[in-house]
Amino acid sequence: MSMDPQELLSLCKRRGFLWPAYDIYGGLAGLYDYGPLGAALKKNIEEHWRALYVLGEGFHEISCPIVAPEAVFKASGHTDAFSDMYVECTKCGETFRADHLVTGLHEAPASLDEKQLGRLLKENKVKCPSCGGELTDPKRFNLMFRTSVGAGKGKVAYLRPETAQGMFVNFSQVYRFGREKLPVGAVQIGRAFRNEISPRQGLIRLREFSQMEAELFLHPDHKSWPRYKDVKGQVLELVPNKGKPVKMTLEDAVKAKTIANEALAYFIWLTYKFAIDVGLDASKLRFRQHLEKEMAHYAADCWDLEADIGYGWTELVGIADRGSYDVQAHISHSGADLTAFERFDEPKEVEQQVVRPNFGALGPLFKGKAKQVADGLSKLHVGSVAGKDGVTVEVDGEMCSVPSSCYEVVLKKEKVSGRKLVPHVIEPSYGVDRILFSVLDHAYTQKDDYVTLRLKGLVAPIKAGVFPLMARDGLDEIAGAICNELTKAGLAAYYDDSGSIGRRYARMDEIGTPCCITVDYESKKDGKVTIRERDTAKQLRVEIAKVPRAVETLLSGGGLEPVSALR
RNA sequence: GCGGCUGUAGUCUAGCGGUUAGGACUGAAGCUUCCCAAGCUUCAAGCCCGGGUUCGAAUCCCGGCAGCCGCACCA
Repeated sequence: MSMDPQELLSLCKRRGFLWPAYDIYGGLAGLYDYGPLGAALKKNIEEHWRALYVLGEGFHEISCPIVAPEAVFKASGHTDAFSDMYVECTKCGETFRADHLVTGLHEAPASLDEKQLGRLLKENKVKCPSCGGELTDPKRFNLMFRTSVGAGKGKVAYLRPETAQGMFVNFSQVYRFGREKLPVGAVQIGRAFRNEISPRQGLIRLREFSQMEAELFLHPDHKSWPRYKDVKGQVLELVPNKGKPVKMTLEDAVKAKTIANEALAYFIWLTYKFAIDVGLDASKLRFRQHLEKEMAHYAADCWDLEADIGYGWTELVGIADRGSYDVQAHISHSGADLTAFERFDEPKEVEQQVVRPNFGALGPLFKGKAKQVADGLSKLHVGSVAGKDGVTVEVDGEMCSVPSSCYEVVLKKEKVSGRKLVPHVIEPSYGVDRILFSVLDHAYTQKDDYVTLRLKGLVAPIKAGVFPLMARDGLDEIAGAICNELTKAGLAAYYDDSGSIGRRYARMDEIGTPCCITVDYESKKDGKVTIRERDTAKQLRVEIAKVPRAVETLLSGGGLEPVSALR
């Protein structure tokens, strides 16, 4: 536990990072507005993520709709949550699947709605299996927001509960765009929605939130990434689901099977780099492997980046090897061919024995059904035909006896130049709002009553404060001009001439502005201004013309030393 | 969703059936050659919403909403 989250939330509200949404109407739990500083911070975090994944790793960024038809979530398994109805014991509080309690009392419990289930439970006087207490009426958990598209009854649709599905369903497009090579990656930054039962803890559990997700599609036998070799010697602290926390290199972790494969290891590393870059405190971060029971049944491996913040250890990022589950699910449900083609080094001649129907004999015998019988014959294994006088083939539920004169077993030669394969997926999934809140939490420092947000230059919403020591005698004009120059250089600057100079510094410190520029009476004589570094309160005189470069230098880290070396 | 606690300016808070609802910080305007929330003057801003009890409610009761803490949930 690092600090009281309420204090941080107060600051956020006071200074324009965050506001409870729709506050004048009493608000709505689980929704927050980002104020100007919060929106800027969020943008900076997202921008850096984009720089790493899109520019750095060559992932393809796409942007899919938030509303999606029901079929998508039937395939993904998300609608399964709707069929789960729960009852709670009024005495001991334990919860049970309602359909499980009526097994044996009804032929198809899963088909019942909550009223029918409730009646069935009452009629049969079903009590709590563990303590015998009274049960509540069945309730369904509905974690997706449901809506309908179009007029009248419309078509059932949902707000996406994650951005990932948009990338899975677009695999073929992304694959083709990437010139039909594996691995290929897609990313998406966007909003997702979950109708949480009880959202709490500020930005940690929202009903509408932002995700940055990447889907890396890989060859199932080659789960690596080109840059793995550059980072494999890096050491990370890992909390595996078996044994004690360990400090080891990525290479050792993969060799020891602590991390399932090289690609997963690489993106764990990239996640760590991202976290440090945006200013999270390394001593308050850990990678925790999902427990066996926590992991989805199809997942080969899954690691969470957790941060220690005021609420305790909190999941910020999940990095999972999802195998072929998602893509395969969409293949099965949609019938689309979401496969990659693996070309063999040399085309192979494949010889195969197949059953070939003899239409000359089938036609007169089966007339209109001949085609269907032939199809059935083609599907038979050679082994089930060999040495028999005839076989039976099912046509429209009817068994037809087919004499051996109607088919023959032949050797078929085929040239095969490759094979289709369903890609495996490694999914790094980042919760933007949680990351943003953790960045603030880790940046928050307090000395007596003086609060400083030690935000890194990369993410700070405002890069520099610019003040005239006095708002007169032309100092204000010089300061205004400097402010303009900074803005022109793409650096968000904030002009302030109200109150004492100390108060103005304090204002900037509290919102994490990395440096301040002060114009004083000397400036008019020597053309220099004071640049002050937030975290040390140290100052340096620099020429006005060099201010934008000085600020840039300071933002890139390393303090005032490199600034004084500027020429 | 259940149970407990809570709700007063932007923030923190005083109030305990009758107050012009008080303060601190912040904010705004101004004075002050002002480099670390200095000082002074002036100003702005509040009882979560809706019912009820009462001559009278920020205060008591009920409902809603929101927040916190536990339980459950977190696909």
